[in-house]
Amino acid sequence: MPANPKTNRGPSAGPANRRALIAAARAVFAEDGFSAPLSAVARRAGVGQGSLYRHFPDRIALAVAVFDDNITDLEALGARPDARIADLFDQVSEQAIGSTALIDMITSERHDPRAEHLGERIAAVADRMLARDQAHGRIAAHVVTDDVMLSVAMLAFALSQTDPAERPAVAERARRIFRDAFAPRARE
Amino acid sequence: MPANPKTNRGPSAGPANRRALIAAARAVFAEDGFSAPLSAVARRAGVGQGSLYRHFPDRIALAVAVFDDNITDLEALGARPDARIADLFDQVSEQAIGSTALIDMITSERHDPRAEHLGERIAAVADRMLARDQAHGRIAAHVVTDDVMLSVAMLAFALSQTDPAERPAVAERARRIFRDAFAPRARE
Amino acid sequence: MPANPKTNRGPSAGPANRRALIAAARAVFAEDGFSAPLSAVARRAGVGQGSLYRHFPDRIALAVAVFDDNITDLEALGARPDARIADLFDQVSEQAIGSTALIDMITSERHDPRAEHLGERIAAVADRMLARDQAHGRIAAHVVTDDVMLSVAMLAFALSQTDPAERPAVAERARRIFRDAFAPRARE
Amino acid sequence: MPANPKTNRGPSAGPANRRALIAAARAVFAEDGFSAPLSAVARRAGVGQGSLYRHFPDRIALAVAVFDDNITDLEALGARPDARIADLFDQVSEQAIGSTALIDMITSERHDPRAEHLGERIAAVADRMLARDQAHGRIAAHVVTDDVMLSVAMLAFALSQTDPAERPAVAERARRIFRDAFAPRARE
DNA sequence: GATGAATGAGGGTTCATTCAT
DNA sequence: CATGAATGAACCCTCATTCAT
Repeated sequence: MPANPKTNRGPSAGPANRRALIAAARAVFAEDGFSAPLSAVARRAGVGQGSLYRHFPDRIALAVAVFDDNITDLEALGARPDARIADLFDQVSEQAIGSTALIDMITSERHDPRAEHLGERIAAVADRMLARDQAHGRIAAHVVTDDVMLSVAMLAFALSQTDPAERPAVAERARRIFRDAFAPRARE
Repeated sequence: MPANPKTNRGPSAGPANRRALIAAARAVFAEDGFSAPLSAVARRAGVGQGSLYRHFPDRIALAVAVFDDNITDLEALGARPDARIADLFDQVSEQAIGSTALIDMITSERHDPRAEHLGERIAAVADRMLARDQAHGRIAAHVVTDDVMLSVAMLAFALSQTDPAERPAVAERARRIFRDAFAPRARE
Repeated sequence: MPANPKTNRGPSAGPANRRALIAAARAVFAEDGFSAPLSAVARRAGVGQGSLYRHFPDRIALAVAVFDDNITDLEALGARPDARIADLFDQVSEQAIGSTALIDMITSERHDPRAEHLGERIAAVADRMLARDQAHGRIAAHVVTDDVMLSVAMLAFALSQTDPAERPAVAERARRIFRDAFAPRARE
Repeated sequence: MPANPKTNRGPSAGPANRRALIAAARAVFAEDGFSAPLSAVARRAGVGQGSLYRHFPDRIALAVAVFDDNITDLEALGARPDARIADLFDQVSEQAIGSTALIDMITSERHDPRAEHLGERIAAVADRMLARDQAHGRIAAHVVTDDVMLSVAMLAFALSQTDPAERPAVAERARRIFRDAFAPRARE
């Protein structure tokens, strides 16, 4: 028999709790990865387990809420007429950890339609940037969106496995590799 | 109440148990990843949990024993005069899952000296191959061992995150990316 | 922060909510049994949890409201001059699942006066039918109301434990058993 | 990181714990029904949750262990040359509560082969008794094993829903009903 | 030394019940 | 009066790790 509430701040706390949960999840996912315990999220948000499940029935729902902002940022980037694939890599590098959990989610839950959808939104951005880059001759013609997506995933992974202090160097190295890989060849 | 030892083969089983544990761990890590339950390893080896902990005080000790063979194979490969970086990528791709656990271990336990040491041995192989490839002009001069190591890790990661059916395609894609990235430039 | 009531239809919705709750509870109890979560009832009724508790302070109060209709139907049946015990069994069999929850409630909450009262109403119906049947020599003289009530409860139980596909067969079997048990004996 | 053992009585406690678990389960199932929390069983046995799961990977495995004795008793009864169906009902009545949980398990888990097997063992006993009774003209020829099994299940249910004080009366009533239902008719 | 059992914390999830608005 | 969110206890199950024999 449950029911021994200490502080019921009432429904007005709803939206605030939701925001707190998203913020907590963002932090927890960043620190401990996408598979961090959800109880840690609730605890950090200062919210009961039940409330977490009310707002987000499962891990993916929570992740979608967390990452939606990231993707929206990315889409905004893609909408800028001067955006390049290089900017995509920049963005991923900058968001380093957040992106890592995002990518982890997209790949580990790849059979969930919601995760799939996020992946598609990223792919759409990449696609657009890629077309523009190729139109300007900045990227080799044979490169396809899947190449870019795979590279982004690998970049995110590499950063996730790197100590924060070394991340800039690793990001730089990886981005150079991909830049070289995608650069138009002299003979092309 | 008298003791009732059923199948205690006694101390003589020591080395045999050790081998059985390593073989079991290899299989378990391959099937369920580096963080598979150790109890599964003991069960599969037909050995008590206690014996597992006696032989291998922690997960890393066990992993080191498992992966030592893999690395030895790799070193053998590196010792062959005709070995190329491309072979390294081939080997990683072929071992797909096994290497995945290896890479997972090396990166997730990167602060453990034992894991570090395994990484260094791989790096030594890569270093040797790279030097040879560069001497033959098969790899651009600016490429360094860290580039190769990062690429190998990323390749292994990509494969680990891919459904088995799609692995060949992803391996092909990733290797092409790295091949292009490391290819000597016309202007070089 | 101003209040932001979205769809609070206000006090006027009182009776409508009550009816919605009863209908929802009937459906939920039928689908998931008497111990289905009350939250499911509120959700299905499109009503807040709080309102549910206001109208029905506990599970039994809700169940009583739900089953009152069933019993009323039964009483109507009992009032018909041609009604027989066999019809009672028919009715129970037909309501299969619904009755199952009813019986479940009456027996599991047998110490609650409200549940008791429902039981008594059913017993009154059975009593009346039995008297008529015995007057016509259709039921053995030694049979008493408690025999009928026990049989009804056992019938409902049997149906509740049976896969839907097999219910007709089980109902048939059980009713035959009770018919034989209650039939007047040659020697009587 | 678990591991803060207070008292490790060692492997020798294994069989004792197993027995304690079975005894505890028997008591808990008897008091709170087949769906009582397993944690209560572990607690009552004075054993960690983990040990419970080690001995009995799931609720059914535990129940099988608990009820095996009951069924063995029943089979012993069936093997006696003078055993009758009436004795089966007696036995069920006497074991009242234990039988209740048994029947509950067999019906609620009817798709699990282990539960099915227990059911079949009971049916075999019933079958044998029934044949004998019919050979002696003590039971009507048209009665089949399924009739008996259904009756036993209904009897067990009725007892489970009855307060201990009233059980003898209810048992008597139910047994009389079934006796009448199965009695050979004068016209047969 | 090997064995295999024990332990208990931890994470996921569900739900009855309360309460500010 | 209605709303709908909050709470937290309880259950299930899994594992890392220890220890008597």
